[in-house]
Amino acid sequence: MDLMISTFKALSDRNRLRVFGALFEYDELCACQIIELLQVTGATASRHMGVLVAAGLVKSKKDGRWVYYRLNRSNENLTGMFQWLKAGFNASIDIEKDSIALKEITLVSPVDLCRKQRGEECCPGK
Amino acid sequence: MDLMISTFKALSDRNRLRVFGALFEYDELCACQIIELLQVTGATASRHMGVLVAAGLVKSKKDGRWVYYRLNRSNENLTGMFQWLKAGFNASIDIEKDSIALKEITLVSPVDLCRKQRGEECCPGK
DNA sequence: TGTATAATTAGCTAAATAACTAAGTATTAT
DNA sequence: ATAATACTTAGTTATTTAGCTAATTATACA
Repeated sequence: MDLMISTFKALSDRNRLRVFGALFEYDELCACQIIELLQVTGATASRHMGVLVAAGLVKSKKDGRWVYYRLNRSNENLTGMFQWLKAGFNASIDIEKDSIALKEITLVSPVDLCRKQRGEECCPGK
Repeated sequence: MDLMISTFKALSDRNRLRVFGALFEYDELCACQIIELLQVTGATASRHMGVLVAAGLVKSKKDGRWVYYRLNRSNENLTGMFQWLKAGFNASIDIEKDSIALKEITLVSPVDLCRKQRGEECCPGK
């Protein structure tokens, strides 16, 4: 039952649900893209992702300094939950708004996104 | 999305999950039976049931001084969630323990159960 | 080798929540 | 009518949690 509780706890936060919706759409996102989507500090985003990973809902992959996240589709017990979530997201206006924001976010590379996040010009010359 | 969040929040508490498991098995339970199962005060049980009802997961029916609860199976959006929960409960040792306790609890009538709860002998003469 | 940087961890604060006791409400029984 | 009773609501306290800033870790680059 602890597993069920941690699953529900992980999913009962708005920002974490938004990340989940984004990962349904984009398959893989890096930490800086999640920061940009949620408009929170890196620390906050990191902690949220930690909760999702600890609950086994999301997988993380480290690549140098970068960390990429994707849904953990290998856990069979979760497929039913994933379906239920996806159906819910399809009827969600919040997710729709995020979807529009994500189009912008994924337009530039993570490198340029991080540059922007630390206050530098994104793409000098443009 | 608020609806999803309230659903997850309602289900991310151990005691509420236990009630849910019990309602899968017993279809209908009165407040005093839930109090007995959870071993909490009436006030605490009442608030937990309030959360489940507010989230649309459970229906309550008042009959005189008594209140009966059952799962809200009329909401189609929840059937997937209910299935997922049921599968989870089937593999849960906690629910198994509750199941044994519930056998005892439902053996006596709610009237006798309440008598016991206020410290009187349950069935004088027995 | 030292500096910059992406992400995480530690420590703090404010808000949410689960538990309790006590008071209140609605219904039944005497 | 009065008392008892099944449940709910109000008010309090302790715990959890989401957010922040600051410090730390691990990696890349000059």
